[in-house]
Amino acid sequence: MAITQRASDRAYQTLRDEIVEWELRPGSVLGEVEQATRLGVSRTPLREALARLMADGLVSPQSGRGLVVTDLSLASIREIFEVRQALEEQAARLAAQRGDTAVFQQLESEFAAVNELLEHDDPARHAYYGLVARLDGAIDDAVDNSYLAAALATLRTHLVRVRRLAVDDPARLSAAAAEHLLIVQAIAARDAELAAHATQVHLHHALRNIQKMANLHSNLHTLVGATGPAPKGTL
Amino acid sequence: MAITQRASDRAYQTLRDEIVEWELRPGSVLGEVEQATRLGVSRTPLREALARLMADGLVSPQSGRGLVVTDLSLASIREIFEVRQALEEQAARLAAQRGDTAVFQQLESEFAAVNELLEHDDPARHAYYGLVARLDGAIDDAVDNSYLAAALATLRTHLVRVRRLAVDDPARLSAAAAEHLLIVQAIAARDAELAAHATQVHLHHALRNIQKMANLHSNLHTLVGATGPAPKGTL
DNA sequence: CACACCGGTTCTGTATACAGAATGTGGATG
DNA sequence: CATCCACATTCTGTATACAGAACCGGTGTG
Repeated sequence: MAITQRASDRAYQTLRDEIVEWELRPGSVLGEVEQATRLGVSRTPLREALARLMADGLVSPQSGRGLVVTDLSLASIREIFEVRQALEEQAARLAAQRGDTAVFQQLESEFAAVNELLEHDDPARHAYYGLVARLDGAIDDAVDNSYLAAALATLRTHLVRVRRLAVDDPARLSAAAAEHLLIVQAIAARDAELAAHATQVHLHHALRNIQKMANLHSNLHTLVGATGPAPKGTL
Repeated sequence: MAITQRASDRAYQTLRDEIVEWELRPGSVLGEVEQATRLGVSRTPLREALARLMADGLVSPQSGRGLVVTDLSLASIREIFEVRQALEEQAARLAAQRGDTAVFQQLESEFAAVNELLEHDDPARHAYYGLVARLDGAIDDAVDNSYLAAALATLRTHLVRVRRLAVDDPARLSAAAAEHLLIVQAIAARDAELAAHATQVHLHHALRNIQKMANLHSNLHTLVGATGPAPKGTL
């Protein structure tokens, strides 16, 4: 809760949110002067923001001049999930070994009662995703590994982008909650291997659901390329 | 092979090398004007370089004003290896599934003959580490996952820093080469699970060797805190 | 003698000005 | 009519100037 946020931070967060929320679509060219005037900052802090976005992998340098918003194809989603499998399995395993049992028992009861959350007609599912975010935070705290936490943080940014692309249906959310419940139970019971395996199961289903929805839309091209400014990228 | 490198790139690479090579020691305060004048660039590109170093986790903001070179304690080395176990196991597994067999058979023969490399009295072991780097590159190419490659790249930066801290003894290098040989053989044979397990074995021994050497030096504090400008960090 | 306040100094954060390079367009020529 | 060259526009990369804030020293007072 910074009292006065720096202009570069504001520019970074704004651009990051706009990219993650698909307001800036893949292939959009981010000119420095253009974005600087739009966001009301000078070019210097804006360049710093763009550098951070590049480090996150949300924008990438176009041939020669200009940065463009990174593409997010089904293939890159698969790539993200391959990293996610590795990191979240390790995180779950370590959390089971090191976590505070009480914290995860509390989360366990909340995930057991998650159907009440899902019944409330909250189109964005804020309550549910908030609970998942608290689970992620609890795992990060339990693992106590800044390198792992940093890698997971950048990964989660991309995952929010994926989530905004393919909204989960209620049936999937209910199933996902059950999978999360098993993960939390395993961590609370300090069963590292079960936690690792349950995480793999969850990620398997999550990716399969995304691929299924992509097939429903024939392909992601039509889904994400429907409207908006001309995407000059490969997507 | 950029024809003309940008000043920010030169500043970044120089600072990164100096940190990795322990010329800039943990706790060193990096003032903007000081480093800018020293490297012969203006503050603007230097700030960009510092931002990238921060994203890499090589420097971190000190309380309020100033950036300091990140600490590298035995605990943080263990953290790095926890991430490395997750990412390199996954990389080895995927490389075994997707790799070009011929490429890894070639590397296999080179690792089988690695003792000749180690006999040459090259104190820095450039030939050996070059071979390992080529193995890493071959795995990256085979995996064909930009997110995983990016995560491994930042991790390897920290690992070079660790390597410069604790020079491997010949016995360890010979053993490590044998472990690498098994990994390459497994990938060439498309045995994903063996490649994953062999990677775990290698990382286990590598970390144990570092911990053993750290104990020999009583603790890392005395090892890295022996000379140089006053480290104001916790190390 | 200790603590607090105040001034000076230095640093970060931001804006702007300038130079070099690349791109795109228009016209001229084959 | 197509192609190539030249010019102009625009953008990135860099330097520098300026403002606000934080730290350090000294000094005064309790």
